[in-house]
Amino acid sequence: MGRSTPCSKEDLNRGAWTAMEDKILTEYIKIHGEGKWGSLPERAGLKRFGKSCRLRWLNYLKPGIKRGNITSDEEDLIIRIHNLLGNRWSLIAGRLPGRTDNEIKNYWNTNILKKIQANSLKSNHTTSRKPSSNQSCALVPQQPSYKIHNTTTSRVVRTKATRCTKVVLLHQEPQNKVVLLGHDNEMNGGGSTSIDDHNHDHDHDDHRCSNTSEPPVDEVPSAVDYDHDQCVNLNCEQTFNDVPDKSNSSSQFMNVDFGTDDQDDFLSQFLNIDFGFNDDLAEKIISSSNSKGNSCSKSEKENETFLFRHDMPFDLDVEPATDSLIDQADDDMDWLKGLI
DNA sequence: AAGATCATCAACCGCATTATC
DNA sequence: TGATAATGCGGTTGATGATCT
Repeated sequence: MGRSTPCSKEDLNRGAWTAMEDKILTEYIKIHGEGKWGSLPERAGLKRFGKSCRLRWLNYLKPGIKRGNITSDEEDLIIRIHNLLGNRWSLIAGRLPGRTDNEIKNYWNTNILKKIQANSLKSNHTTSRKPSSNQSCALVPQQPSYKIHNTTTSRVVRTKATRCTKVVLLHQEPQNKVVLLGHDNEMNGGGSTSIDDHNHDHDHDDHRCSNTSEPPVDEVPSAVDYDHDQCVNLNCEQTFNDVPDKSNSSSQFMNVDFGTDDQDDFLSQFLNIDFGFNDDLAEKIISSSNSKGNSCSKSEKENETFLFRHDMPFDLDVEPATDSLIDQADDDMDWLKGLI
């Protein structure tokens, strides 16, 4: 595949950006807009890779970017979404307005992961026996399953690097199933279960899905490395259903069943908030939301509910929606309190 | 006070997908 | 249809400041 390369690496600045470079880039983009990153450095007079310019803009210079001070609510959401999606930082960031994938990734690796590992060590140390389901609800902190777990007892489902451009809710049976639509389905299933393996798997990727071939029958498309017992605790033992109809084209979609309880309803709804709308879609969503009290929108042409799209412009103030969902989630966040 | 170690995070790198010709 | 350019993503690296010995 093509990869942009500079004429001479030696001519390019590397490392930290200077205030002057930031100013040049900001002013240039204000005038000419984003895009054409490959030629931007030359046009703007910057001695940087186009990719570097893009990263600098998206992560630091773009208006609306929040830096630091990740709140406990945001942290809660990161954990919850990561529990479902794995290291899909851009998707996670997309649910947290103003946050970037890079920041969330760094925050995860430097803060959350440690808490989880410490918690896991503590729980492993104090409880070597497996609690009954009743006990688990009452005594065991309900936490995501990021702990390094035994390969024989956990189920790992992961996807190939695929981009999903939208998510739909099927109106047919099975209910409460969210389908990520995409362009290809090079999804990997089963296999390694450790988070370490997960982190080193370059084949898992973002919200890109495939529609060119069918996933193997025994592969459950997802990127979530989850511990079955913990999932029982979370009442989402049905989280990852097998592809319902493997002979149908719908089997090429990423199917995620968030279960039926309130917690998963919340997460399903939150994950499907679109933080950038085109006008038509926004109208549909808003009208649907008004009538149903949620953010789902039913497509008129297809019997599907389009919930978010990868390529939508990010031009709406969505903090109220996020805040409202955070409030809504407060009541079912107890499992996190044992974790943090 | 100084060197060693640790923690953080901005930036880089490689690779994948999509767009365009 | 294939080649190439453009873009995006996630993992990793390295610079820097903080803390420890």
